[in-house]
Amino acid sequence: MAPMPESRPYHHGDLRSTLLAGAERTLREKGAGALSLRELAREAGVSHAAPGRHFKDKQALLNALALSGYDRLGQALEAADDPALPLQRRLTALARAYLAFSLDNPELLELMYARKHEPDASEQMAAAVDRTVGSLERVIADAQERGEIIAGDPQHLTLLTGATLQGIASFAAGGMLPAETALDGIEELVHLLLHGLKPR
Amino acid sequence: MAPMPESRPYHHGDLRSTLLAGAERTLREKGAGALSLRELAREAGVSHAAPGRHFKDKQALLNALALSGYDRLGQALEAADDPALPLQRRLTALARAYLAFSLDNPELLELMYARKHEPDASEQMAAAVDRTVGSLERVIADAQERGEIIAGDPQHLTLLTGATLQGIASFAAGGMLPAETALDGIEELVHLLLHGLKPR
DNA sequence: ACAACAATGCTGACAGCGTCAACAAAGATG
DNA sequence: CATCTTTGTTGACGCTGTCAGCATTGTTGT
Repeated sequence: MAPMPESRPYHHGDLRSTLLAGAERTLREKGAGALSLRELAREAGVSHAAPGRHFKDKQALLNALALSGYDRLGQALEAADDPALPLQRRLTALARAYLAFSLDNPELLELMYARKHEPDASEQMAAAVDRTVGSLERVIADAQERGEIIAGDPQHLTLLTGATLQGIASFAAGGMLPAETALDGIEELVHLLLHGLKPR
Repeated sequence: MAPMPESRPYHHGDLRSTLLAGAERTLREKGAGALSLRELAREAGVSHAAPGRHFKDKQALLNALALSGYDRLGQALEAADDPALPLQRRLTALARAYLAFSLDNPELLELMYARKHEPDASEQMAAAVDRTVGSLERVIADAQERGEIIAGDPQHLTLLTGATLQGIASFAAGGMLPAETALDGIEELVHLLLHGLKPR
């Protein structure tokens, strides 16, 4: 337990990433409200004002966090999308990936969606969102071309699908729907989405 | 502009409601992050610690705010539900009411859904949620009895429908979907929900 | 009527926070 | 090797939520 003077080099070397990593850990463990720049600085072994060099604002840190969230979500979705699959299974895989991400990172997801697009950095953010939605849009568009899905503005259809996913994910992440129930129900959910509520 | 000593009675008389009202105004105008107990106290013309008598915590105030949100949302939904309407129009009316509320109170909605169910006051909260979801569940159940909707666990179906609504509302409230577009698209959205994405 | 009590206010203090300005060390550049 | 830039440090400021102790008012039981 010796303090271990440690004689850190004056320059941390990788403070920015360290801060982001710490922030994400705190976010996951204690929620967004418990995030403090000073605390992060302490954990990184650096003075209380050091974070200011890398993030002008607390908000700037949160933005960066959200951005990296979109990045990882986008990757997860792209990795989960297999264009060779038949429509229903393809959609199911995508939905499962989205839900899994939401359950793994509920606080991060909240951060990502709570974004009030203040003009700064909104550009990157918008691009990230587009990329995230891209996977879904591609599936819809493909299916439409093959006639597996009704005609209509693909953006509208993507919106409906995305909204449903987002809704379920938000329910599950918020705890008003047990994780297992949500995951188990995915198949049925996609089926309903495709076939509708009315009897055929 | 005289300070007008005003000689307020020592007891404010209705501080609790005044605080809640002020909080909601701030919430609507400047967002949840800008909410400060001390500022609210100043606006109400009381000392900085007075709010503590009515809300043990800042969180307690937020909970109360969310609770009243559920109340009003529930009322709006119940008022919008006309059991005499045919299914599709009935659902559309409900969806429109939900969306309208979300667009009117985006920050409040965020608060309501960001609820981490800490054991305290979660009881009231859960009841409020149930009441809110009730309207929707009733529509689904009614339609099922009449055979206008496929069989299956009504809770599942309600969940799908509710999730879709919540998703759209969250998109719209978050600004990634213009309000007008969302409102105009409701009819189509309900249609898609009922008939599914696949061609018939 | 009045004493006791509960409810609701006030003041003052505390630690923690984000942010800024002024200064210092280390790297990078020419 | 001198100079400039980047990235640290320290110290201060005003703000916040919360608490303890005290004051005033309203209510209740006798």
